[in-house]
Amino acid sequence: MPTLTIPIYFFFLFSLCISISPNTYMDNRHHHREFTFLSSAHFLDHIDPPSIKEMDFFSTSSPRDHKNNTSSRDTNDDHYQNRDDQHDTHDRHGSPTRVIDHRVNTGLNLTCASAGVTKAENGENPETELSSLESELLRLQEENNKLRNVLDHITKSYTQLQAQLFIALQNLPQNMETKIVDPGTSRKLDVVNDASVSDEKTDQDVSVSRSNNAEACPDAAEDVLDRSSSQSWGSSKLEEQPKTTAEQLPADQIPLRKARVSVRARSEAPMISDGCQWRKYGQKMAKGNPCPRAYYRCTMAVGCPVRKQVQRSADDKTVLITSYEGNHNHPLPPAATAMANTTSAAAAMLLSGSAASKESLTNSAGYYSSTIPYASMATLSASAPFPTITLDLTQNPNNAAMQLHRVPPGHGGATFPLPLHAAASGGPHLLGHPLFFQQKLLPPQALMPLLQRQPSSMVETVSAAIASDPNFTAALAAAISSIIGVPRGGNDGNNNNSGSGAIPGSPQLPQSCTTFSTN
DNA sequence: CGCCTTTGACCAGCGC
DNA sequence: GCGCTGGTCAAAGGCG
Repeated sequence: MPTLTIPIYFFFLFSLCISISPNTYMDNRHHHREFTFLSSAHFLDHIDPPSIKEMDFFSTSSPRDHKNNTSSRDTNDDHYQNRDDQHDTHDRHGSPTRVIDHRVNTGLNLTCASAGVTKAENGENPETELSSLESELLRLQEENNKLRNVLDHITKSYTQLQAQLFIALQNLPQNMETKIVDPGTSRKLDVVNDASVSDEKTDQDVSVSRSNNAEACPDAAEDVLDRSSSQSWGSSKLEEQPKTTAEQLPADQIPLRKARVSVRARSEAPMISDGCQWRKYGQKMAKGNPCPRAYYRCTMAVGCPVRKQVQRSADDKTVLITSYEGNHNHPLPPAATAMANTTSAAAAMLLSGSAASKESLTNSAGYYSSTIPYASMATLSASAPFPTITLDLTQNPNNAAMQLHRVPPGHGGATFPLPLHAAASGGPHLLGHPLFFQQKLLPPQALMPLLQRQPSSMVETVSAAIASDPNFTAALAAAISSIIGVPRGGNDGNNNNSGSGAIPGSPQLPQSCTTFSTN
């Protein structure tokens, strides 16, 4: 899980900006630029100021040589050029009115610095333009420094998360740890241990370690999840253990073998498209529900442990409840990545809080309360055989957005509130595919047309839903402002790998995230 | 022919 | 121990 958190965080930001209305978040090219820094694999190429190319920019650029200007700019910013058609069209056409926009538009109406100035308006001379470009360069350097600070902050949060995870795991009874992990999962514990070791490293080391883990071991990010979820599908292994193993443990420390991420959405379709290929392997009538429950397994790879259940709500048959278990062991198509991230991260959150004790669950709930702004309630319910985190896309935003269901013996029905709110300290961060976790529950009227669109994609649905929620803008603004301290922009549309397809061997890690460094 | 769905059988966990 | 329930298996049949 730790290896997943930072990438997911940025993935969240990227996803947000993909999802959010262009009018609100993507109306400025600097907005693109800054998040391109974050999202691009060239991040490091641009963060070291000033580069040779930048120097060439000054040495060769003629104030009236728009071709050179364009070329130079493209050299520096080519990674976002294509995503900035509006501005670059001017460039490519050699328009003399190309805007040299000094605004730092965050997309959140947090504008600062000087207003845009055009060459035509100024009738500038070479010295003026040179000065202007120099000032812009300085500004960009400052931005880079600020971005570094942001990275430092995030990395520290990541480190803290690792520490908390390690502490939580240490709270596990030793024998339980031994019994849970079969030989095939020993590597997974190593990952956890690596995470703990990395706590002692510098932020830079942490970052590098994270990246290496993600790249060298595509499943590393899921390994912690696999410890429970994948094993859960091989539950027979666990069940082969002496029954006294669980009985000997305090009720609230019994290892949870399964974590389920349930998505409630309104849909008339028999199944919500989530980008994966599923094969139906069973159907049962569940007690208390006149609608049958269908069982699907992922068929995108042999042996993929991911399965899902689809069932209509007994209360409202327009509500389709899709429950996911397990983690994919194969690359995912772009359309499926977000959902996979969501379920994995949700399970991670759930398990990290439930793997140890009730106390740790409470603690983790408190911790996640700082990371999941819109989750509102954790419920200990006897209605679920194993912990289920429900992402409810059907309810009113004033109601519970996400619920934790956990069934420790003897705790059925107990409920404790989780005052989940946007974290001033961390903002929208870390665990979970924030596209879902960070979202505010949208009004049904906003969701209905989206969810009823057929065929529907869950990713598209939620993205559109987020985009349609004006309150989310304010929440995002507050969250980002709290962690960045200065206005920041949105992204360029690093569209969840949609442009380049799934990341081979790293289906759940945004490619860009493997390039982060705190250097 | 291969893939998929359907559906009854089977198994395990759990409560009484 | 028995029955209920959830989950999975696998044979049979449908479909392109």
